[in-house]
Amino acid sequence: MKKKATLKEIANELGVSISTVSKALKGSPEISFETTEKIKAFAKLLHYRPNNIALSLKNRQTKTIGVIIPEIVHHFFAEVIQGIETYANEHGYNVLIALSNESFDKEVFNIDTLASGSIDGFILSVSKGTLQCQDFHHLHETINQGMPIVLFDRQIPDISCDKVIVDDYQGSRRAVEALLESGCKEIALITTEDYVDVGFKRTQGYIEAHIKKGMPHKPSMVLKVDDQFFWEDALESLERRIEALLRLHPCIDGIFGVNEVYALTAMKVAQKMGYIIPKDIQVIGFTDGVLSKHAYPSLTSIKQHGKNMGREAAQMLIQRLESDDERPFETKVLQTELVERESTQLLG
Amino acid sequence: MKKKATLKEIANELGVSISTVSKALKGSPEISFETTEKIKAFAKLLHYRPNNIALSLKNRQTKTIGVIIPEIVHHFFAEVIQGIETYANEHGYNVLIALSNESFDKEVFNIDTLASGSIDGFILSVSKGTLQCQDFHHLHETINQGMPIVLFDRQIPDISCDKVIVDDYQGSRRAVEALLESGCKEIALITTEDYVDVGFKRTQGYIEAHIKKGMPHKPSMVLKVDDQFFWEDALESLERRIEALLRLHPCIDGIFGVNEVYALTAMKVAQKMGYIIPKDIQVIGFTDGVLSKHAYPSLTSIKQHGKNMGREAAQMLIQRLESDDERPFETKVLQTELVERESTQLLG
DNA sequence: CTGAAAGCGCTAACAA
DNA sequence: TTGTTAGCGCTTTCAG
Repeated sequence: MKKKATLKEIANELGVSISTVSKALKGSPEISFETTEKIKAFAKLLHYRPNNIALSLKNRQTKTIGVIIPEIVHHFFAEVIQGIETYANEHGYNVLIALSNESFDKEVFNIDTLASGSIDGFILSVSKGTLQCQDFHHLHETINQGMPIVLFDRQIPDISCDKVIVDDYQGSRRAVEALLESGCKEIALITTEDYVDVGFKRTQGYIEAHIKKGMPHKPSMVLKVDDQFFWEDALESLERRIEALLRLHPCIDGIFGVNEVYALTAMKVAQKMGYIIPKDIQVIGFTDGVLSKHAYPSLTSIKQHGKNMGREAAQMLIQRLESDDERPFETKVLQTELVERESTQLLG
Repeated sequence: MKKKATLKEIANELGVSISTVSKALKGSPEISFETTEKIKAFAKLLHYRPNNIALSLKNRQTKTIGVIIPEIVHHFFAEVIQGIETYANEHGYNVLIALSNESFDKEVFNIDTLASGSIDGFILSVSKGTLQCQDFHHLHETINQGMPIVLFDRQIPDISCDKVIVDDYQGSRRAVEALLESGCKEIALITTEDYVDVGFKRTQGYIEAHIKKGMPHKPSMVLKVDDQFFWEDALESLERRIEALLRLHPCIDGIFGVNEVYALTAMKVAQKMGYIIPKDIQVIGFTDGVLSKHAYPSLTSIKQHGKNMGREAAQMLIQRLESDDERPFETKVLQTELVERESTQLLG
């Protein structure tokens, strides 16, 4: 590897001082036209590129914000990132992304690395690992150290920072109510274990919807899936469990999956078993992403507006970054939207 | 925003020198047990965190590698990133991701920002914007500046760096041959405009397969789609064009889509028109991702082994980073694999 | 065992 | 118009 050119080198070669070079390179009127030209030409020759790192050392800010997400394959996270990027770029900030892969250790590692100089603040969604071990010291440290954090999507208790979340509870209630209103009598729920906050809230919404409509809900129609559905054979096991559920309750005429994959898999299994969607069984998912759109039949779902979430998060962070007064921390709750597609006949 | 604690502050408060603090904090035997303990305790109190930025200024390396991808919603890119991460982490490197959103300007901006101090080298897949304007100055500059780049997936000519690509040509030929062998007579191709390198190569493979099997291929059965299929209504227009194609050629009994979305959309349209997959029409896609797996029927496809690609890329980059001798640049060509699912009956 | 000083690349206040 | 100098946070000789 060649080494990078520096101001010093240019200065030495040209027999001028470092500051002259610095000024010339940024077109300061202090420097004569001739010198400026000469320096610029030489710098180009050497492929000089200023070292921002040195700059941020001086400025004590980097104008970049760090985003840590649990998993990159989720369309939802991708959307959030787009939202963050758009807002951040508009406001002169760059965005750097790192992955925790749902692992606590990796989350800690990434935060440590980025927190120490590379960025001005974080936007993050905690990993499942962190949720499980309930260890939030890294977040507290970061905040104490004076680096603001905005949490999105997955929430954790007792942490003093801004948050932006989606109204999982009402979104889920809305979905189930729609199903009930369109005539479903027996709605299965496919959800996560309760330690995943959003799964828990969506489960609550399912239950509440039943209560509100005066319908009984059978716990045996709730399937709680443990985690990591996308890792290899986990998908098969999910399929088997759904199939078992459908066999156990042939009366099922509606399915609500708390995420795309759950809903989609359920739909697929049902189709394989001979059910016609949406005639025999109507299906709704949560998190509106590519899968829903491209499914056949396409999947009705509760859209989370990931981009908005990203925008909001970025806005909250940048605001905090650029003001000195310590405003109290806020929690923004975003509403969801029911996007109707082919897997339901809600108005039927 | 609170300001961050520094060695200097700790030193001042404790009435010792900066270097003592530095040494104590990293457990140097030079410092007495007592002092070390005292300093460590105080540092913790202040939530001290070393500033890596200052460190990399000294070391002139950051131990992190930058990845720039055109688009985050693609499962393939996500897989590549996982591959990169795994290998990089195993070798003591951190990974930072930035998005170009298929835009030339954003690609240039990101490269400039990261190249100037934040990272040691790049792994990147060029944006469509860059491919279109054919302006590669930013890459050349980066390389000249002494920062190694590994290009993956999308290729560009005349650039001196390591590359890792997938054998698009033979993968595509393989897919079409399989279709022909299983009895298809009229295979439609849904591909991109030719300026996208991989689209072009896959189109070539399609043609070659026909030639090799002594089958005629009709240019009218090739649908070249322009770009950005995932941006909102572009999907609808894609659907319309596929429908038109199928109506124009009722004889079509096989479809090869050069990416997941093309293949999937084709399958969906065909199903809507009453065709039974795979009985009436067999479908194969390229790039094996989540969509293929979750589709109904699930989609047979040419798997690209994104993780391997990531691993290879990371390996090439790190090797170059850690050796001084200038080895000639390599291009690794990865083979694809045909993953058979429900949308074909290749052995029928 | 502890400290002073130099230096990483850069900027900016100040001097010449 | 140009140069000198100090300093951003840190490590690392080298002295004390």
